[in-house]
Amino acid sequence: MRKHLTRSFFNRSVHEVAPELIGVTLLIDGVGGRIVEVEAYHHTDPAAHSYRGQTPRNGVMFGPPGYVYVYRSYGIHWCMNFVCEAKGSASAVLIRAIEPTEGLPLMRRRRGVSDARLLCSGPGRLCEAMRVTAMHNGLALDAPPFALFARSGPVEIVVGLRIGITKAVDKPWRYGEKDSRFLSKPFPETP
DNA sequence: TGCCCGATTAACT
DNA sequence: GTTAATCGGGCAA
Repeated sequence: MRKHLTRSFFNRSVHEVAPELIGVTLLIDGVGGRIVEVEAYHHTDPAAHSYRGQTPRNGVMFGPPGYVYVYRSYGIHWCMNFVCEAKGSASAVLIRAIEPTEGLPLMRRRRGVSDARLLCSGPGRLCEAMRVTAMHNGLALDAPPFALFARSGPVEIVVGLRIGITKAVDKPWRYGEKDSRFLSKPFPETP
């Protein structure tokens, strides 16, 4: 039987939690798969939404850990984060890619594509496939419709620079599963 | 009040 | 490789 993760899993440094999320299974209403790519955002980080203080949009980031922060990206897409660290530290992990394992027919229909590699490989794509919207903002991660399950075995993790940002671009706070075919972008070779 | 721009994606050339 | 789509947050005035 798979082991459920609880909110306490997130009550640690965002830089500790982020790599440990790789290989964790995330389901929403039974649909989803293994997390294979994330990025960490800390409140002292100029690229973080919380950097300039609390606003109506980022309010959930300033709440307790183990909750979901959803925001609209480019006025078009939704992006999903998991809040970390103690209440008020305003740090979160952006979920960037998932390897689909549960509910593929539903995700194909929602996304309008058949290639499994295009279902959840990107923060906007996975929210469309799992139907994440503003109504999920502020929900707890250890209660329905969410379910998180611990890794079932060891995972090889690679680290790199975050994608799509213009501030603090030098921080190596992107984490992924080595050689996964479901990353939003490959990690640069590390020979 | 107005203006700029973004933790993106898909469809172009 | 380049660009349109599309809109609310954040900041200047």
